[in-house]
Amino acid sequence: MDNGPPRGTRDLLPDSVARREAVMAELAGSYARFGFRRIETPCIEDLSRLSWGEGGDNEKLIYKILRRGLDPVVAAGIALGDLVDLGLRYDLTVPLTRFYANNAGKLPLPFRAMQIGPVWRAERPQRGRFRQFTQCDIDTVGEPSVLAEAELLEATLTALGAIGIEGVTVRVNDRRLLAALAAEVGVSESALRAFYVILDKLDKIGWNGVRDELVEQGHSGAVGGRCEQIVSLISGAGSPDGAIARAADLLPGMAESVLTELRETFDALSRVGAAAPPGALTACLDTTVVRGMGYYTGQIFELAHPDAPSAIAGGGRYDDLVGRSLGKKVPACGISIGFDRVVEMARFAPPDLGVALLHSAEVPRWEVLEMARRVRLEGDSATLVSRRGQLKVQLATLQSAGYSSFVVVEPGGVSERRPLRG
RNA sequence: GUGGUCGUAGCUCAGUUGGCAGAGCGCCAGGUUGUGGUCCUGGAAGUCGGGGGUUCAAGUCCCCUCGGCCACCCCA
Repeated sequence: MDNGPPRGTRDLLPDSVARREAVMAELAGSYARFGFRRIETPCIEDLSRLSWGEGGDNEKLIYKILRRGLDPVVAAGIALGDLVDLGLRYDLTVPLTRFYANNAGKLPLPFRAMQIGPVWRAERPQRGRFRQFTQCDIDTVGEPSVLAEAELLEATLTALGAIGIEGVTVRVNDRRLLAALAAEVGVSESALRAFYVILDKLDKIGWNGVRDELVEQGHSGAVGGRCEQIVSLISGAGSPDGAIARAADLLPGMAESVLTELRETFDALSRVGAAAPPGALTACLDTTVVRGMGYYTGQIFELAHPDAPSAIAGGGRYDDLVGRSLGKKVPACGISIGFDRVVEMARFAPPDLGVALLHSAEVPRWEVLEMARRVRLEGDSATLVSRRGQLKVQLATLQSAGYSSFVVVEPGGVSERRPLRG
């Protein structure tokens, strides 16, 4: 009998949970100091809300839930839509927009939300990639200016710093810049999505691969070449400001406001970097950052770290998403930390398990319980441990398990409470 | 969803052309020690991921299936 959890999910042992809780508390504490308030939404949502047509692939990844009360045997030819009506959320952003639309009247403007919770995607699992995983999300709803982006990035970098993660690279791009690039090289509106996906793969397949795939998609050979020319010139500028200046020259179709906002974001990042330890933060304009979710409308971000194989955080502006639920356009922006990807990288002090009360079987049980009670009344943790084997071996085991002190209770009496030391 | 690769004790892994299921560590017991990982002796423990097939005989060969890892796809 296989007692393992379902594929792509994990059991978490006490030490893992202790680490996760401690890291989570640090992140949440950091976010709270920026004014983000924690909310919770259900794990399930109406399927129609989760699969509103954005990205056919994403819909396939949703875990769908059968309607209640179906007959044990369903008729042949019945449509899937008649069998399922709910689904497990695949991110925290879509539920947030429903939450906001439902509660807008009780929320301040702008509303800064923090969410920490599990999401599900029915992907093929790999290391660092699960079917159930945890996101740490912060979002600002109702702030149209780039103040939201600057604040979200600073909060995320501060939170990562609080758990000891430094040397982060912030890759910034803008969906409007991407659209201007596509227009400039002659990619039609309908081919936009596929064009973005190919561009996103540049760091994996190189320019040769990008050109090949563009041709495969039916673009002329000139598209790839022109694309490479523009992207290389921008990324070769050496500084974000230089990159923005070149982007302005090369992509005349882009609105001035896009450039201004990018400058503001980089200015904010450089100020954050100046206040942080040297090397803790680098930022660049990377015109190949795309982000998978289709709902982004403005600046988009991906945070990379040399120790992480893939992005540790990502996000961006999604000004049209709340409007789908609320019926009235409300600007919004958010960033999500991939909790499962940063938790192992985080600085972590194991919790103190307190006092181990080593008792032999000869000691009356009530006496041991009484002792433990007294320890707990003093505010410490106490755990009853049966005395067995060699004392020195048992003490060493307890020490490495996380206990900080011990008491030996024997029929002859009770020892002093002594510290366990390495 | 597609392709590759692996799956033997709690853990890390050996296991030859198919021929009695193994080691180290850990765990348990006893001795030594007697308030800090000593040493010695002994012990428990595996339907060899699961199912089917070939064979006198399968951990080993074949098929299916489940799971891990890797590359796609996509993403945090």
